[in-house]
Amino acid sequence: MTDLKVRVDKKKLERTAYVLKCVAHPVRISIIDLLEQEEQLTVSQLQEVLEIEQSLLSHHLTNMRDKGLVETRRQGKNVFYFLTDSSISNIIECIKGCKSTQ
Amino acid sequence: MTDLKVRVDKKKLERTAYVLKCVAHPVRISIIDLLEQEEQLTVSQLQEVLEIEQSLLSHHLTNMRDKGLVETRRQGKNVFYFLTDSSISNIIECIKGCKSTQ
DNA sequence: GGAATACATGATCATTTATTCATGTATAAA
DNA sequence: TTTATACATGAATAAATGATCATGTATTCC
Repeated sequence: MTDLKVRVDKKKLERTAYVLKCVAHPVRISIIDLLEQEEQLTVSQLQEVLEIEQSLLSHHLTNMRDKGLVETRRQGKNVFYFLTDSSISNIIECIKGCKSTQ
Repeated sequence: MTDLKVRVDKKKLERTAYVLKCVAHPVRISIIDLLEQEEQLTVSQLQEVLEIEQSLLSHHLTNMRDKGLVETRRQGKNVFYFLTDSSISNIIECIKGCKSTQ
């Protein structure tokens, strides 16, 4: 017990929580799931599947972008969103397999 | 594009977000990390390592318990906390390994 | 250049979450 | 049976997050 300690330093801990918090929303999890299937999608395409208001979706996407979860590429009128790191989707697999979510 | 859809049903999506939200906090991530090292720990033991107020820690633990992340076992004056499913720590590994958190 | 399409942003309000403080309860020990 | 220890709970407040609405900007097409 004596030398028990948290094995993650404070900065990393905070960053991890910060990113996790962003993942922790039904809409944003859905976006990750969709971008895992499609590589890149426009806002309109996402909107069509998710059936939420354009501005709300845009806020979610901006949020995810700020946290580094997704990146964008403009092509004409469209903006494509794609996952920065596809390994993010492991989280979802991970959670889905967890007792707590069954 | 036509038959693109979210591969997780709404209920599961919400449950997943709910649990993830609980994980997404520096203190609670720390608790998970500690319980991965020690199997079971009392509130006092956790408090000693985490150096936070007893009542705050208790609130966090109750929160985690409500979401099914931890369970408890009383032994005399002490209450031991332990992870319901140790695979929860995969999530943290997962996030820690992600570009977004580096 | 002006309209239309695709997306972003900012303000506002409601809700949720985090922290603190004071107090309550269970067990054990004197 | 009082006292101490270990932990939980509730109320209050502060801060973060989520949703909506109105408006702004970039690009294309006419």
